[in-house]
Amino acid sequence: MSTLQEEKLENKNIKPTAMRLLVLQCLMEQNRALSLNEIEVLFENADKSTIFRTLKTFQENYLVHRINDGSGAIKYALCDDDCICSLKDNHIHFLCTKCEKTYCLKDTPIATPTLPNGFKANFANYLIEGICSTCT
Amino acid sequence: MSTLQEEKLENKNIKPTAMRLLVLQCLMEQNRALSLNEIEVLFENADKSTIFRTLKTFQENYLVHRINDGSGAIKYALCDDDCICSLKDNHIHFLCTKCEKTYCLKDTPIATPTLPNGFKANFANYLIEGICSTCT
DNA sequence: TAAACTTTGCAATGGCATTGCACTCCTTAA
DNA sequence: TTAAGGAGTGCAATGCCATTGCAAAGTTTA
Ligand SMILES: [Mn+2]
Ligand SMILES: [Mn+2]
Ligand SMILES: [Zn+2]
Ligand SMILES: [Zn+2]
Repeated sequence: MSTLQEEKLENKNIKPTAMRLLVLQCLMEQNRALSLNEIEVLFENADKSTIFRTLKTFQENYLVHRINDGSGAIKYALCDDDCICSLKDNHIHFLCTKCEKTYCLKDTPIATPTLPNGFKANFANYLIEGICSTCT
Repeated sequence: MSTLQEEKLENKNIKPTAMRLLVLQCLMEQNRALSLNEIEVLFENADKSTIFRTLKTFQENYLVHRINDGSGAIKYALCDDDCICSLKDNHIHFLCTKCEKTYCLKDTPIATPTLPNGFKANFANYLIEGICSTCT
């Protein structure tokens, strides 16, 4: 009998430690991208570098993706089960300038534009800033 | 008789000091977005905080726009003459992961997607990473 | 010419990501 | 069962970059 978190970790070949289960649970509960700081505050007792390395492990195993939303701190959000963080897994991210929360808009696919001659795309980061639905 | 740089500064209501003329010239010669560090190295003798404040003044007067390309350092690029840095002045930026140079793709407009209900866009930052035409 | 304002240079400060190192915990093989 | 090796964690430091306080230098204005 294993929890949902344990299953998710095993599916991505990550050994389930106490810390990892907690961080994963935290990311699952909040339905948005979280910064290292936000996660640290939610635990209070845990060490920041441990959380950092936890998130690094998650990222290396395609459990989370990093989002640079220009807020100064990198945000982390859960990947879909079948995500391999390739160009086609990319999606738009939305930063609310009022509540500072960042959301994955997974249902809003990125239109990949035609680039000038000789330019080749490997990764896209499409960030939109504005006001989110709860802050309207 | 005034130089091109002086004209540009006056058009944006920026008093043309020696430093400002130099930084502007530098941005005009390099046809791409530059970081504070890159500009500082090009001058060698000038002080970093002075360049920082110069760029801040430029930005406040819509002479340059800031670009967060995820490289860790903010890049600065010249605006078009009629730019007021609004949503429709936004354009795609391209970071070459080989030469680390960032380019404005002003001819590649950003398609603004339809956002979920209640979300309102005020600013967009569409960054594409890949290989540029000279590094191919 | 002197006061007022602007620009510049230098030296902090502060935030965040990242890492070295030692300690603890867990797994494994004799 | 136990000792050795490896993985995970906590703490303290480091490094990079943006930003600011303050005083000196330069410029404008009355
Ligand atoms: Mn996302
Ligand atoms: Mn640009
Ligand atoms: Zn909001
Ligand atoms: Zn290149």
